[in-house]
Amino acid sequence: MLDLKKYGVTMWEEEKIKSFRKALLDWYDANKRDLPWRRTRDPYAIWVSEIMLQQTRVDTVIPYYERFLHHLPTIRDLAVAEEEVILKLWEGLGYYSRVRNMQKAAQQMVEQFDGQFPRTYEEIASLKGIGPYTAGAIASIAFDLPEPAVDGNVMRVLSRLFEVNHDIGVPANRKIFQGMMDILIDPDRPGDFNQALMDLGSDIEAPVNPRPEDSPVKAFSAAYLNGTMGKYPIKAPKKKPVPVAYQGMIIRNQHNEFLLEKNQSSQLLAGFWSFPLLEKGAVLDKQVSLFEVAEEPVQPDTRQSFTDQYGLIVDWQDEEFSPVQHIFSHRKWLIDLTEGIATAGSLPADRELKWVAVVDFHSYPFAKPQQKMWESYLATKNKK
DNA sequence: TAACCGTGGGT
DNA sequence: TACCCAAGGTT
Repeated sequence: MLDLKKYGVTMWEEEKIKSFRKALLDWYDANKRDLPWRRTRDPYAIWVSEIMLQQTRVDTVIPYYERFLHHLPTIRDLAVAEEEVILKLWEGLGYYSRVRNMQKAAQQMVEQFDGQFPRTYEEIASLKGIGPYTAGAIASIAFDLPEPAVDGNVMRVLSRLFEVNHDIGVPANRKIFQGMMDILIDPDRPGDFNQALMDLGSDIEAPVNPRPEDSPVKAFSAAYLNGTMGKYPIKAPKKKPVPVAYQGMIIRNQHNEFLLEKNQSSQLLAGFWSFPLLEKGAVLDKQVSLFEVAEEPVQPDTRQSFTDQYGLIVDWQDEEFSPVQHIFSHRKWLIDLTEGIATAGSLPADRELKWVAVVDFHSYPFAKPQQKMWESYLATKNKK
């Protein structure tokens, strides 16, 4: 048992804990949202929802959740699905390693658990892509096990309830909140208790513009009672994404097919298809703007580099396209576009390249930057 | 531990 | 525009 006092947290007496559970669950019973994954006890479906909800909003998830279960209704369906199928089902959701790991976990379940979802916390946590939060969520929601599910919402709510003076963004501090939840969690309704805290944290106790007056547990909240709501949770600011400039190559051949390349597993957006991208230079200075990137003319050595790497003789066009910007969590891409018509040459064997007609684009997984590149290209072409 | 890994919504 | 944020996990 974690010594909470060591971290400046004074846990409540047993009577207060029971009173808190009742206040929270009564509120949840009256106010819980009617979400698709709350209409099932199928651990597979609950798992799908939990993975999709990682760092992703409920409204975004709902249509993806329905479509995913429609196409892959069981663990075994997921285990044997083609990579391009699962990527298409996840296309647009982001953090694509989530669905790759889900497939690995499904294969684990087929091999180790006879295709059944495991029913203990330890076994659930042994699955690829399932960390302590998700293991606790599935264990409590699908199997009624008294396991905490400590996510960002729970840490924020607990920070305010107990005035926790530890940064919730520091992984090592997670154990503090886990220790608090080990004591607080309702042993009779662990799944509802966990979900109630998350519902509370996602709306009334939101990170921005919270409405603490509306909280069903404001009488329990040290921060509310002491007027220190603005101080909690303690969290260090995030780092800015690093800007990188690319030359995007929209290359077509004489059959009006476009050159696409599959990103390798070590690359960002692994498994997705892209128009060739050549890095324009070293990491840019923070001050450089997208406008400046676009103003810079395509360098002859960039074109030569393309020919060297892709083995194509290209008739470069001088049409201008709007540059593309895309911001990831940790990187900011600035893409200048240029068009070329391949007239001769042969593609290298050490890259995954294909000539693809526009009518076949829909069967290739395309991430957002590539969609933006295509939209920019079409926008100029359609003006004529 | 800190970096990596997407995208869209809100202010 | 710029910045913050979202039911995290892996390496």
